[in-house]
Amino acid sequence: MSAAATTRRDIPDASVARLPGYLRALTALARNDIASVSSEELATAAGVSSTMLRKDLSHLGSYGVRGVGYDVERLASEITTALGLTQDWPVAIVGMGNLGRALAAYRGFAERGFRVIALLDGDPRVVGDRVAGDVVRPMRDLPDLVVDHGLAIGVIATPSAGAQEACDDLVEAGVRSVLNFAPAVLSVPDGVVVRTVDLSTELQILAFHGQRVAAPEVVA
Amino acid sequence: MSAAATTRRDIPDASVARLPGYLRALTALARNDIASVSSEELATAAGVSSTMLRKDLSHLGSYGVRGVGYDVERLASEITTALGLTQDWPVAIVGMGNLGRALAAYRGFAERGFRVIALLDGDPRVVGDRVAGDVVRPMRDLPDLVVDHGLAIGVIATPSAGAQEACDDLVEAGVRSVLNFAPAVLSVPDGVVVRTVDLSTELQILAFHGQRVAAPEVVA
DNA sequence: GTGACTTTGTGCAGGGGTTCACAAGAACGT
DNA sequence: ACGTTCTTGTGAACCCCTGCACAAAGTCAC
Repeated sequence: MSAAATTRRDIPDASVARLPGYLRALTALARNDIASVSSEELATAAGVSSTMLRKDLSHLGSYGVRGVGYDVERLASEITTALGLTQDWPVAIVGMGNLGRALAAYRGFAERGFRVIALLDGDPRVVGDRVAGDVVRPMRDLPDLVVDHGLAIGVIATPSAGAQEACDDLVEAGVRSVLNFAPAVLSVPDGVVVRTVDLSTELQILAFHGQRVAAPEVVA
Repeated sequence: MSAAATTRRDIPDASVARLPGYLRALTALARNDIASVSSEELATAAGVSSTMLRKDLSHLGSYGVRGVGYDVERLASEITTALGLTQDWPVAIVGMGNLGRALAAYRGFAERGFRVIALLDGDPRVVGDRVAGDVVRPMRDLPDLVVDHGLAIGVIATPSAGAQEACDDLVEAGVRSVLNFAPAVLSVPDGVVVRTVDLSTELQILAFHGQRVAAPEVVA
């Protein structure tokens, strides 16, 4: 049982990044009791081209029926499996500033199998506070969370100055997936995956495109 | 003065997306009174390869000195200009739920020239509330904000059900750059740029990579 | 002034991802 | 049973991006 029960491994990164979008669109269809969907319709709902959708799905296997389309439930199930969402993923949020508190109060996690099992902060003055009904815990609780509760994903919502330290604590405790909201470059050992989401970066990219339209210019 | 005073237009998207990172690293260097930096050092600080950094910068022009490196202040200034950050960018946040309130309280915007000039919500029961010292305004105020205050960027922090409507209101008022935090695909006319940041999507991508290491497998 | 050294800027090759075009396969009407 | 129609799955072309290798250009020591 080494390579049999596993999902396919050769899915391109760009494709993986789009699968959640497809899953979301499929879930919406299922809520409206729609049983079957064509690649064209699903692609429109997910905001991509139908060719790209089909190529992405082909990496998972052939789950469509030619001339008909895709079974909504079936395809949702396949994508769920491919993404590894059949199991629950325990999540811890580090850093109880404005953003951390907002994330702690956000209800959207549980919908998709992500369970926030702990809120932490490195500042002793914050530890013990109640946030969204939970008590804020100290960083030294991390190893136990990994061992006892299978903590797998850490969300960093600290100021950028403390992000690397928080990341190091997570990694040392055994967490191998990190979602970083601090505007900082985190260095981690091989095998640890970090995704950084930075508000300022996004706004600056928008500013670049904004000035392009603000100063229109013809080619010749 | 049509094509002269404008910055270069042929910067690849992938390159533009990295410029904010370079700018952040340069700002940190300037804070430490470092006047000059090599591509190798700056690349490390920004988490990219030195070759890629130099290629990215070459799209802006030749602002380095061979054998020496880059002048920190000068390069920061050039990137600032290229991104269009010499001017202030008025921002409005739509949707005063948990995330919207956290964004409103976030202090990181002003640091980089983004000024939050209004908080809005479509729900009359929320309009008039005080959030982070500002009064929440109704959506119908949008056109005036664009005309009177040059509102250019809209941040959508509504539930996904209301995201498209909020987006339509923004676009109709004249906003052409949108940062969307709702898990939804927004359709907009040509000339409007939307960037979507979705927590669930990010977590699901991490889950995919997490299961890869959870079920290790050798090639042969 | 000259040679050794350092670092930038870039032509070129390689790879990954997207799009195109079309073959393969399934349902349906007659 | 057969042709028409529809839709998926995929080989191939194309394009953008990244990494390599190296020439160009500057500094420094003497």
